[in-house]
Amino acid sequence: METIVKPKKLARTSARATGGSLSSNGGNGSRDGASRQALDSFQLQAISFFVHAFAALSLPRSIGEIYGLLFSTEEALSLDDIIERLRISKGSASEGLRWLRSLGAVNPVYLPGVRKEHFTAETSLRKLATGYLRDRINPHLENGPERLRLLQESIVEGMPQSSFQKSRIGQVAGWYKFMGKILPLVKALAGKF
Amino acid sequence: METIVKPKKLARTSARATGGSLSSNGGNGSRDGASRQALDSFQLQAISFFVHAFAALSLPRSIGEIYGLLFSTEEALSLDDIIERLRISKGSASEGLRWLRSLGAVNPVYLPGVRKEHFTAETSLRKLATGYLRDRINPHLENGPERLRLLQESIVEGMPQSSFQKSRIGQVAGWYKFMGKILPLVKALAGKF
DNA sequence: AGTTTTGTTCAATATTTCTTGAACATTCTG
DNA sequence: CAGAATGTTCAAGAAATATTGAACAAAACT
Repeated sequence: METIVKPKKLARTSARATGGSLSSNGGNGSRDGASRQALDSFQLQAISFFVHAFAALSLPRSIGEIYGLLFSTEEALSLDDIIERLRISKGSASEGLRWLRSLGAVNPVYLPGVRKEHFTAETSLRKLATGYLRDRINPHLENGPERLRLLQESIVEGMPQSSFQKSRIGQVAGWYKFMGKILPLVKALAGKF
Repeated sequence: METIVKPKKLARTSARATGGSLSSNGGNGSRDGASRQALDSFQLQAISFFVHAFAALSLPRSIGEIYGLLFSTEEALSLDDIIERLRISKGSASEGLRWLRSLGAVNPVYLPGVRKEHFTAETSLRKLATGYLRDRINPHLENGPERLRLLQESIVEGMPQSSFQKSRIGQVAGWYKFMGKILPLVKALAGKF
Protein backbone atom coordinates (compact mmCIF):
# COMPACT_ATOMS: atom_id res chain seq x y z
CA MET A 1 0.00 0.00 0.00
CA GLU A 2 1.10 3.53 -0.43
CA THR A 3 1.33 6.44 1.91
CA ILE A 4 -1.11 9.27 1.58
CA VAL A 5 0.16 12.40 3.22
CA LYS A 6 1.88 11.70 6.48
CA PRO A 7 5.66 11.36 6.58
CA LYS A 8 5.63 7.83 8.03
CA LYS A 9 8.19 6.58 10.43
CA LEU A 10 11.63 7.81 9.51
CA ALA A 11 12.80 4.85 7.45
CA ARG A 12 13.83 1.99 9.68
CA THR A 13 17.63 1.83 9.10
CA SER A 14 17.35 0.72 5.49
CA ALA A 15 20.77 -0.32 4.32
CA ARG A 16 19.65 -0.57 0.72
CA ALA A 17 18.00 2.80 0.24
CA THR A 18 18.16 4.56 -3.14
CA GLY A 19 21.36 3.91 -4.97
CA GLY A 20 22.38 1.26 -2.52
CA SER A 21 25.89 0.06 -3.11
CA LEU A 22 26.26 -0.09 -6.86
CA SER A 23 29.83 0.54 -7.82
CA SER A 24 30.27 3.75 -9.68
CA ASN A 25 33.93 4.69 -10.17
CA GLY A 26 34.37 7.24 -12.92
CA GLY A 27 34.84 4.84 -15.79
CA ASN A 28 37.65 2.33 -15.50
CA GLY A 29 38.15 -0.52 -17.85
CA SER A 30 38.19 -4.04 -16.45
CA ARG A 31 41.48 -4.38 -14.70
CA ASP A 32 42.24 -6.34 -11.59
CA GLY A 33 40.09 -8.92 -9.81
CA ALA A 34 38.41 -6.65 -7.29
CA SER A 35 36.28 -3.67 -8.43
CA ARG A 36 35.52 -4.64 -11.99
CA GLN A 37 32.61 -3.73 -14.20
CA ALA A 38 31.57 -0.41 -12.72
CA LEU A 39 28.45 1.27 -14.00
CA ASP A 40 28.57 4.58 -15.80
CA SER A 41 26.44 7.52 -14.76
CA PHE A 42 23.79 6.85 -17.39
CA GLN A 43 23.40 3.29 -16.21
CA LEU A 44 23.15 4.35 -12.59
CA GLN A 45 20.53 6.92 -13.44
CA ALA A 46 18.57 4.49 -15.61
CA ILE A 47 18.60 1.82 -12.92
CA SER A 48 17.33 4.30 -10.37
CA PHE A 49 14.64 5.32 -12.85
CA PHE A 50 13.38 1.79 -13.39
CA VAL A 51 13.64 0.70 -9.79
CA HIS A 52 11.34 3.60 -9.04
CA ALA A 53 8.99 2.89 -11.93
CA PHE A 54 8.71 -0.81 -11.14
CA ALA A 55 8.13 -0.01 -7.50
CA ALA A 56 5.07 1.96 -8.61
CA LEU A 57 3.73 -1.37 -9.80
CA SER A 58 4.81 -3.02 -6.53
CA LEU A 59 7.46 -5.04 -8.28
CA PRO A 60 10.67 -5.99 -6.48
CA ARG A 61 13.73 -3.83 -6.70
CA SER A 62 15.83 -6.54 -8.27
CA ILE A 63 13.60 -6.65 -11.32
CA GLY A 64 13.83 -2.90 -11.76
CA GLU A 65 17.59 -3.10 -11.42
CA ILE A 66 17.94 -5.80 -14.02
CA TYR A 67 15.70 -4.11 -16.54
CA GLY A 68 17.37 -0.76 -15.89
CA LEU A 69 20.80 -2.26 -16.47
CA LEU A 70 19.80 -3.94 -19.71
CA PHE A 71 17.96 -0.84 -20.87
CA SER A 72 21.00 1.33 -20.39
CA THR A 73 23.52 -1.07 -21.86
CA GLU A 74 24.06 -1.41 -25.58
CA GLU A 75 25.62 -4.87 -25.54
CA ALA A 76 23.73 -7.98 -24.56
CA LEU A 77 24.53 -9.17 -21.04
CA SER A 78 24.68 -12.62 -19.50
CA LEU A 79 23.40 -13.72 -16.13
CA ASP A 80 26.91 -13.44 -14.74
CA ASP A 81 27.36 -9.98 -16.21
CA ILE A 82 24.23 -8.89 -14.41
CA ILE A 83 25.29 -10.45 -11.12
CA GLU A 84 28.68 -8.85 -11.35
CA ARG A 85 27.49 -5.37 -12.22
CA LEU A 86 24.47 -5.25 -9.93
CA ARG A 87 26.02 -7.23 -7.09
CA ILE A 88 22.91 -9.28 -6.58
CA SER A 89 22.67 -13.01 -5.98
CA LYS A 90 22.41 -15.61 -8.68
CA GLY A 91 18.99 -16.57 -7.41
CA SER A 92 17.60 -13.06 -7.66
CA ALA A 93 19.11 -12.54 -11.07
CA SER A 94 17.80 -15.84 -12.37
CA GLU A 95 14.27 -15.35 -11.08
CA GLY A 96 14.15 -11.69 -12.08
CA LEU A 97 15.33 -12.55 -15.54
CA ARG A 98 12.76 -15.31 -15.78
CA TRP A 99 10.00 -12.89 -14.86
CA LEU A 100 11.15 -10.30 -17.37
CA ARG A 101 11.44 -12.97 -20.03
CA SER A 102 7.93 -14.28 -19.44
CA LEU A 103 6.66 -10.73 -19.83
CA GLY A 104 8.65 -10.30 -23.00
CA ALA A 105 10.55 -7.36 -21.52
CA VAL A 106 13.86 -8.95 -22.35
CA ASN A 107 15.19 -10.48 -25.55
CA PRO A 108 17.59 -13.37 -25.78
CA VAL A 109 20.48 -12.67 -28.09
CA TYR A 110 22.30 -15.59 -29.62
CA LEU A 111 25.98 -15.00 -30.01
CA PRO A 112 27.80 -17.54 -32.16
CA GLY A 113 30.33 -19.49 -30.18
CA VAL A 114 29.14 -18.18 -26.84
CA ARG A 115 27.51 -20.58 -24.45
CA LYS A 116 26.04 -18.19 -21.93
CA GLU A 117 22.66 -16.79 -22.82
CA HIS A 118 22.76 -13.05 -23.35
CA PHE A 119 19.93 -10.53 -23.10
CA THR A 120 18.98 -7.07 -24.19
CA ALA A 121 16.03 -4.98 -23.04
CA GLU A 122 12.87 -4.96 -25.11
CA THR A 123 11.78 -1.36 -25.40
CA SER A 124 8.81 -1.53 -27.73
CA LEU A 125 5.88 -0.10 -25.82
CA ARG A 126 3.51 -2.36 -27.67
CA LYS A 127 5.34 -5.48 -26.61
CA LEU A 128 5.81 -4.33 -23.04
CA ALA A 129 2.18 -3.34 -22.67
CA THR A 130 0.93 -6.53 -24.27
CA GLY A 131 3.10 -8.68 -22.07
CA TYR A 132 2.12 -6.86 -18.93
CA LEU A 133 -1.56 -7.06 -19.69
CA ARG A 134 -1.29 -10.72 -20.64
CA ASP A 135 0.67 -11.76 -17.57
CA ARG A 136 -0.71 -9.51 -14.87
CA ILE A 137 -4.15 -8.25 -15.89
CA ASN A 138 -5.81 -10.92 -18.01
CA PRO A 139 -5.44 -13.69 -15.43
CA HIS A 140 -7.61 -11.63 -13.11
CA LEU A 141 -10.18 -10.87 -15.77
CA GLU A 142 -10.45 -14.40 -16.99
CA ASN A 143 -12.23 -15.68 -13.94
CA GLY A 144 -14.49 -12.65 -14.02
CA PRO A 145 -17.54 -14.56 -15.29
CA GLU A 146 -17.01 -17.22 -12.67
CA ARG A 147 -16.77 -14.64 -9.89
CA LEU A 148 -19.81 -12.84 -11.15
CA ARG A 149 -21.72 -16.09 -11.07
CA LEU A 150 -20.67 -16.79 -7.49
CA LEU A 151 -21.86 -13.35 -6.53
CA GLN A 152 -25.20 -13.93 -8.22
CA GLU A 153 -25.71 -17.28 -6.60
CA SER A 154 -25.07 -15.81 -3.19
CA ILE A 155 -28.23 -13.73 -3.41
CA VAL A 156 -31.13 -15.14 -1.42
CA GLU A 157 -34.26 -14.38 -3.42
CA GLY A 158 -37.10 -12.68 -1.64
CA MET A 159 -35.02 -10.94 0.99
CA PRO A 160 -35.65 -7.20 1.24
CA GLN A 161 -32.09 -6.43 0.19
CA SER A 162 -31.99 -8.70 -2.85
CA SER A 163 -33.05 -5.90 -5.15
CA PHE A 164 -30.15 -3.77 -3.94
CA GLN A 165 -27.81 -6.68 -4.35
CA LYS A 166 -28.89 -7.22 -7.92
CA SER A 167 -28.18 -3.61 -8.75
CA ARG A 168 -24.69 -4.04 -7.31
CA ILE A 169 -24.09 -7.01 -9.55
CA GLY A 170 -25.10 -4.84 -12.45
CA GLN A 171 -22.33 -2.43 -11.50
CA VAL A 172 -19.70 -5.13 -11.40
CA ALA A 173 -20.83 -6.44 -14.76
CA GLY A 174 -20.39 -2.92 -16.11
CA TRP A 175 -16.84 -2.77 -14.79
CA TYR A 176 -15.95 -5.93 -16.64
CA LYS A 177 -17.43 -4.50 -19.80
CA PHE A 178 -15.31 -1.43 -19.32
CA MET A 179 -12.18 -3.53 -19.04
CA GLY A 180 -13.16 -5.38 -22.17
CA LYS A 181 -13.31 -2.07 -24.01
CA ILE A 182 -10.32 -0.27 -22.60
CA LEU A 183 -7.67 -2.96 -22.85
CA PRO A 184 -7.77 -3.29 -26.64
CA LEU A 185 -7.67 0.48 -26.81
CA VAL A 186 -4.54 0.55 -24.69
CA LYS A 187 -2.89 -2.05 -26.86
CA ALA A 188 -3.84 -0.21 -30.03
CA LEU A 189 -2.51 3.10 -28.80
CA ALA A 190 0.65 1.50 -27.45
CA GLY A 191 1.31 0.23 -30.94
CA LYS A 192 1.72 3.83 -32.12
CA PHE A 193 4.63 4.64 -29.83
CA MET B 1 5.89 -9.87 -7.19
CA GLU B 2 3.77 -12.60 -8.63
CA THR B 3 4.49 -16.24 -9.20
CA ILE B 4 4.83 -17.46 -12.72
CA VAL B 5 4.37 -21.19 -12.98
CA LYS B 6 5.93 -23.06 -10.13
CA PRO B 7 3.81 -24.01 -7.12
CA LYS B 8 5.98 -22.18 -4.57
CA LYS B 9 6.63 -23.47 -1.13
CA LEU B 10 3.50 -24.88 0.46
CA ALA B 11 2.15 -21.74 2.13
CA ARG B 12 3.91 -21.18 5.42
CA THR B 13 1.11 -21.81 8.00
CA SER B 14 -0.99 -18.85 7.04
CA ALA B 15 -3.70 -18.43 9.67
CA ARG B 16 -5.55 -15.84 7.63
CA ALA B 17 -5.97 -17.56 4.30
CA THR B 18 -8.95 -16.86 2.05
CA GLY B 19 -12.11 -16.22 3.92
CA GLY B 20 -10.27 -15.90 7.20
CA SER B 21 -12.55 -15.85 10.19
CA LEU B 22 -15.46 -13.66 9.18
CA SER B 23 -18.56 -14.65 11.06
CA SER B 24 -21.11 -16.19 8.82
CA ASN B 25 -23.94 -17.81 10.75
CA GLY B 26 -26.93 -18.37 8.53
CA GLY B 27 -28.70 -15.08 9.10
CA ASN B 28 -29.50 -14.28 12.74
CA GLY B 29 -30.74 -10.94 13.89
CA SER B 30 -28.71 -9.11 16.54
CA ARG B 31 -29.45 -10.87 19.77
CA ASP B 32 -27.05 -11.42 22.62
CA GLY B 33 -23.67 -9.79 23.23
CA ALA B 34 -21.47 -12.41 21.60
CA SER B 35 -21.88 -13.27 17.90
CA ARG B 36 -23.65 -10.17 16.64
CA GLN B 37 -23.69 -8.65 13.19
CA ALA B 38 -22.98 -11.65 11.06
CA LEU B 39 -22.47 -11.16 7.35
CA ASP B 40 -24.89 -12.58 4.82
CA SER B 41 -23.74 -14.72 1.93
CA PHE B 42 -23.77 -11.84 -0.53
CA GLN B 43 -21.57 -9.78 1.73
CA LEU B 44 -19.14 -12.63 2.25
CA GLN B 45 -18.91 -13.22 -1.47
CA ALA B 46 -18.50 -9.54 -2.23
CA ILE B 47 -15.76 -9.14 0.37
CA SER B 48 -13.92 -12.10 -1.08
CA PHE B 49 -14.32 -10.57 -4.53
CA PHE B 50 -12.83 -7.23 -3.54
CA VAL B 51 -10.07 -8.64 -1.39
CA HIS B 52 -8.99 -10.52 -4.49
CA ALA B 53 -9.40 -7.54 -6.80
CA PHE B 54 -7.50 -5.19 -4.52
CA ALA B 55 -4.77 -7.75 -4.08
CA ALA B 56 -4.29 -7.62 -7.84
CA LEU B 57 -3.27 -4.02 -7.29
CA SER B 58 -1.06 -5.07 -4.34
CA LEU B 59 -3.36 -3.36 -1.89
CA PRO B 60 -3.76 -4.70 1.63
CA ARG B 61 -6.48 -7.14 2.48
CA SER B 62 -8.09 -4.82 5.02
CA ILE B 63 -8.85 -2.23 2.36
CA GLY B 64 -10.47 -4.83 0.15
CA GLU B 65 -12.51 -6.06 3.08
CA ILE B 66 -13.76 -2.61 3.99
CA TYR B 67 -14.69 -1.69 0.45
CA GLY B 68 -16.32 -5.08 -0.09
CA LEU B 69 -18.40 -4.70 3.04
CA LEU B 70 -19.59 -1.22 2.13
CA PHE B 71 -20.22 -2.27 -1.45
CA SER B 72 -22.46 -5.10 -0.37
CA THR B 73 -24.33 -3.23 2.32
CA GLU B 74 -27.21 -0.93 1.54
CA GLU B 75 -27.11 1.14 4.70
CA ALA B 76 -24.26 3.45 5.56
CA LEU B 77 -21.84 2.01 8.12
CA SER B 78 -19.75 3.62 10.82
CA LEU B 79 -16.19 2.85 11.80
CA ASP B 80 -17.46 0.73 14.66
CA ASP B 81 -19.89 -1.13 12.41
CA ILE B 82 -16.97 -2.03 10.17
CA ILE B 83 -14.79 -3.13 13.06
CA GLU B 84 -17.57 -5.25 14.49
CA ARG B 85 -18.54 -6.97 11.24
CA LEU B 86 -15.06 -7.47 9.86
CA ARG B 87 -13.36 -8.12 13.19
CA ILE B 88 -10.42 -5.94 12.34
CA SER B 89 -8.67 -3.45 14.57
CA LYS B 90 -9.63 0.16 14.93
CA GLY B 91 -6.28 1.17 13.49
CA SER B 92 -6.70 -0.85 10.33
CA ALA B 93 -10.26 0.31 9.87
CA SER B 94 -9.34 3.95 10.40
CA GLU B 95 -6.38 3.90 8.03
CA GLY B 96 -8.17 1.81 5.44
CA LEU B 97 -11.12 4.14 5.51
CA ARG B 98 -8.83 7.11 5.20
CA TRP B 99 -7.22 5.62 2.14
CA LEU B 100 -10.54 4.82 0.53
CA ARG B 101 -11.81 8.30 1.33
CA SER B 102 -8.80 10.01 -0.20
CA LEU B 103 -9.38 7.99 -3.34
CA GLY B 104 -13.03 8.92 -3.36
CA ALA B 105 -14.07 5.28 -3.16
CA VAL B 106 -16.22 5.91 -0.15
CA ASN B 107 -18.86 8.54 0.53
CA PRO B 108 -19.59 10.08 3.89
CA VAL B 109 -23.29 10.05 4.70
CA TYR B 110 -24.58 12.53 7.19
CA LEU B 111 -27.36 11.19 9.35
CA PRO B 112 -29.22 13.79 11.39
CA GLY B 113 -28.73 13.32 15.09
CA VAL B 114 -26.01 10.71 14.68
CA ARG B 115 -22.52 11.60 15.76
CA LYS B 116 -20.56 8.78 14.23
CA GLU B 117 -19.53 9.33 10.65
CA HIS B 118 -21.17 6.82 8.31
CA PHE B 119 -20.03 5.67 4.89
CA THR B 120 -21.31 4.03 1.75
CA ALA B 121 -19.30 2.70 -1.18
CA GLU B 122 -18.82 4.89 -4.22
CA THR B 123 -19.45 2.72 -7.25
CA SER B 124 -19.22 5.16 -10.14
CA LEU B 125 -16.48 3.86 -12.38
CA ARG B 126 -15.63 7.38 -13.43
CA LYS B 127 -15.05 8.51 -9.87
CA LEU B 128 -13.14 5.39 -8.92
CA ALA B 129 -10.91 5.56 -11.97
CA THR B 130 -10.29 9.26 -11.58
CA GLY B 131 -9.41 8.87 -7.93
CA TYR B 132 -7.10 5.96 -8.55
CA LEU B 133 -5.28 7.71 -11.35
CA ARG B 134 -5.01 10.91 -9.36
CA ASP B 135 -3.69 9.26 -6.20
CA ARG B 136 -1.60 6.42 -7.54
CA ILE B 137 -0.56 7.16 -11.11
CA ASN B 138 -0.22 10.91 -11.50
CA PRO B 139 2.26 11.32 -8.65
CA HIS B 140 4.63 9.10 -10.57
CA LEU B 141 4.10 10.92 -13.84
CA GLU B 142 4.47 14.36 -12.37
CA ASN B 143 8.18 14.06 -11.79
CA GLY B 144 8.61 12.56 -15.22
CA PRO B 145 10.18 15.67 -16.74
CA GLU B 146 12.55 15.93 -13.81
CA ARG B 147 13.57 12.29 -14.15
CA LEU B 148 14.02 12.64 -17.87
CA ARG B 149 16.29 15.62 -17.27
CA LEU B 150 18.41 13.68 -14.79
CA LEU B 151 18.77 10.93 -17.32
CA GLN B 152 19.81 13.39 -20.01
CA GLU B 153 22.34 15.10 -17.79
CA SER B 154 23.93 11.80 -16.96
CA ILE B 155 25.10 11.36 -20.52
CA VAL B 156 28.76 12.14 -21.05
CA GLU B 157 29.06 13.73 -24.48
CA GLY B 158 31.60 12.33 -26.85
CA MET B 159 31.62 8.82 -25.43
CA PRO B 160 31.06 6.07 -28.02
CA GLN B 161 27.83 5.00 -26.32
CA SER B 162 26.30 8.46 -26.01
CA SER B 163 24.42 8.06 -29.27
CA PHE B 164 22.83 4.86 -28.02
CA GLN B 165 21.97 6.53 -24.75
CA LYS B 166 20.25 9.38 -26.53
CA SER B 167 18.08 6.98 -28.44
CA ARG B 168 17.08 5.35 -25.15
CA ILE B 169 16.02 8.70 -23.79
CA GLY B 170 13.91 9.12 -26.87
CA GLN B 171 12.09 5.92 -25.97
CA VAL B 172 11.37 7.02 -22.45
CA ALA B 173 10.08 10.33 -23.71
CA GLY B 174 7.75 8.37 -25.97
CA TRP B 175 6.43 6.37 -23.03
CA TYR B 176 5.54 9.55 -21.20
CA LYS B 177 3.74 10.82 -24.28
CA PHE B 178 1.79 7.58 -24.41
CA MET B 179 0.71 8.00 -20.81
CA GLY B 180 -0.34 11.55 -21.56
CA LYS B 181 -2.59 10.21 -24.30
CA ILE B 182 -4.01 7.11 -22.72
CA LEU B 183 -5.00 8.44 -19.32
CA PRO B 184 -7.56 10.96 -20.59
CA LEU B 185 -8.92 8.21 -22.79
CA VAL B 186 -9.39 5.94 -19.81
CA LYS B 187 -11.18 8.66 -17.89
CA ALA B 188 -13.41 9.46 -20.82
CA LEU B 189 -14.40 5.87 -21.39
CA ALA B 190 -14.90 5.26 -17.67
CA GLY B 191 -17.43 8.06 -17.74
CA LYS B 192 -19.63 5.96 -20.01
CA PHE B 193 -20.07 3.11 -17.55
C1' DA C 1 32.06 -41.32 -19.15
C1' DG C 2 33.95 -37.63 -16.50
C1' DT C 3 34.50 -32.72 -16.02
C1' DT C 4 33.31 -28.08 -16.48
C1' DT C 5 30.11 -24.57 -17.49
C1' DT C 6 25.66 -22.61 -17.12
C1' DG C 7 21.37 -21.93 -15.10
C1' DT C 8 17.46 -23.26 -11.72
C1' DT C 9 15.45 -24.22 -7.33
C1' DC C 10 14.42 -23.58 -2.67
C1' DA C 11 15.23 -23.46 2.55
C1' DA C 12 16.94 -20.05 5.50
C1' DT C 13 17.34 -15.37 6.33
C1' DA C 14 16.64 -10.47 5.68
C1' DT C 15 13.55 -6.93 4.64
C1' DT C 16 9.31 -4.76 3.92
C1' DT C 17 4.61 -4.19 4.80
C1' DC C 18 0.37 -4.79 7.46
C1' DT C 19 -2.18 -5.19 11.72
C1' DT C 20 -3.01 -4.58 16.35
C1' DG C 21 -3.86 -2.18 20.49
C1' DA C 22 -3.32 1.27 23.48
C1' DA C 23 -2.28 6.16 24.11
C1' DC C 24 -3.55 10.51 22.48
C1' DA C 25 -6.30 14.32 20.37
C1' DT C 26 -10.63 16.27 19.36
C1' DT C 27 -15.24 17.13 19.50
C1' DC C 28 -19.61 16.67 21.49
C1' DT C 29 -22.92 16.65 25.61
C1' DG C 30 -24.76 17.68 29.88
C1' DC D 1 -15.75 22.53 32.41
C1' DA D 2 -15.78 17.35 33.24
C1' DG D 3 -16.80 13.29 31.24
C1' DA D 4 -18.05 10.54 27.37
C1' DA D 5 -17.87 9.46 22.60
C1' DT D 6 -15.39 9.37 18.38
C1' DG D 7 -11.50 9.05 15.59
C1' DT D 8 -6.27 9.21 14.68
C1' DT D 9 -1.59 7.95 15.33
C1' DC D 10 2.20 5.03 15.89
C1' DA D 11 5.40 1.59 18.27
C1' DA D 12 5.57 -3.24 18.67
C1' DG D 13 4.49 -7.56 16.86
C1' DA D 14 2.82 -10.58 13.03
C1' DA D 15 2.65 -11.80 8.37
C1' DA D 16 4.03 -11.53 3.67
C1' DT D 17 7.61 -10.96 0.33
C1' DA D 18 12.26 -10.70 -1.53
C1' DT D 19 17.10 -12.10 -1.44
C1' DT D 20 20.84 -14.99 -0.65
C1' DG D 21 23.64 -18.91 -1.18
C1' DA D 22 24.44 -23.43 -1.70
C1' DA D 23 22.82 -27.75 -3.57
C1' DC D 24 21.08 -29.55 -7.68
C1' DA D 25 20.07 -30.43 -12.73
C1' DA D 26 21.07 -30.02 -17.51
C1' DA D 27 23.88 -29.30 -21.31
C1' DA D 28 28.38 -28.86 -23.60
C1' DC D 29 32.83 -29.83 -23.88
C1' DT D 30 37.00 -33.10 -23.73
